[in-house]
Amino acid sequence: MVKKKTNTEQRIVDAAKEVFILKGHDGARMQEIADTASINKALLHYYFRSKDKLFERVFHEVFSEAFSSIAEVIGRANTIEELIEYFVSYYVAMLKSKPYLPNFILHELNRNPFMVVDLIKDSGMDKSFLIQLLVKESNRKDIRDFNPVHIMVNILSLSIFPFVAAPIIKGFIFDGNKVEFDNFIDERTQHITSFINAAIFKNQS
Amino acid sequence: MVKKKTNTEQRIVDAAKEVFILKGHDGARMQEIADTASINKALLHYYFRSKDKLFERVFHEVFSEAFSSIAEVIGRANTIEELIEYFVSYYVAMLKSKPYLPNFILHELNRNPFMVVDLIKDSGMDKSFLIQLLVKESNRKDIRDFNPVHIMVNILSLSIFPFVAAPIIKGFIFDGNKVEFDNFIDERTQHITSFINAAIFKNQS
DNA sequence: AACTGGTTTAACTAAATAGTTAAATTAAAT
DNA sequence: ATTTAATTTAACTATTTAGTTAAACCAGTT
Repeated sequence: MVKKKTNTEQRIVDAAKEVFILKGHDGARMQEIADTASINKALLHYYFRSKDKLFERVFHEVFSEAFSSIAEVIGRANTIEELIEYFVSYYVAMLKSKPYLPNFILHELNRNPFMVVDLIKDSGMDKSFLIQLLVKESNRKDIRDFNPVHIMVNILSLSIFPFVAAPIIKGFIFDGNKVEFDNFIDERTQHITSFINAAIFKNQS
Repeated sequence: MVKKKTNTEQRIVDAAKEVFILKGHDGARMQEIADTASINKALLHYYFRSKDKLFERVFHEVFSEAFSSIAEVIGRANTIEELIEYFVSYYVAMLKSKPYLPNFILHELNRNPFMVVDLIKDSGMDKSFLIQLLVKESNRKDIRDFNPVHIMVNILSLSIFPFVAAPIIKGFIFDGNKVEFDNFIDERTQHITSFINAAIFKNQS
């Protein structure tokens, strides 16, 4: 055979991703991962020596789905308007296609906070650039006097939280109506940007 | 003896709460719960027949910590200003003393979405009252034209998300400095209310 | 044809873990 | 003093699960 390797290996990682996301690290079973990948447990351990090694691989892949492009997206911003627009539109669009990301990462954040924070620090996100931009922009005359750190946390909260709490919003607010919920998510980018802009800019009528 | 029961029973529930919150349902061990409560496993099963029964009890207690008073708090609001102020100040203060609540409930929300949503529906939170208030208020001339559902989700997001992502904010933004983080949380109520007010009210300079 | 490495089969080990059991102990209530 | 219920001790069962092993199989490669 030779070089089905890449194929099978990725099939295992994909299956593991599916199961780990659904059941969490502790709830996931190696047998279920093997079944999902349509292979046997022996081969699973042939590729990944242990559950932890496999989980680590999965986590790194999922993590980079969430953080790989964000540094670059943020780096393009020259004004706070651009920062808000780029950040929100990128994140909401990304989470719309990968809604499992926040819960998976937040769950691991509980199990292993330092590891996750270290990964974020290594992700290339330039904190000082961000702070610098926000501080500079907060001196503009047309902008209200808010603490830039709170503004940053607000942008994150408004973009990410609806996905974290999706089942509640869908179930409680929209009575389980998927169409209405999807519609709500579709409106979200536009709403957040105008909501934040209304908050931070003076004299907008 | 007679009626140390209440005592021991609550000690078990408290220990279980601690362990379940730290390790999650699947990561928690009955032995560790027994150790934490300073009793033995036999007694643990004497009080609670199974892990699931114990977890259910813990979850209901934790859940009502989060949702028991909120209906009443919201019910007192006559205007959107009051709604924002009451809701944010209540929630941020509560989460400051019980920062584990969101992650615990959100984790169970993944394992068991319908159960959690049903509990919320039964919690006495009056959705139609809320909608009614928000819709009525959104007709005010001094208020910008936003979809009330988004406003409600924004209030929730801004209040709750910082606690969900606390390790990231503390670790990444504040470089692990606990004092700065606590200070950030202390500013939060005030910031959120003025941020939201700035967003929804017209002509505020 | 012999070799190689991916793959299967199937039985196995070792450890962890939820839950059980039964007998002994303790201390309060009658 | 006897009874009763809470509690401990300690050994036990049954099950689940991660991980192993060894032999056989299969399909390209040399």
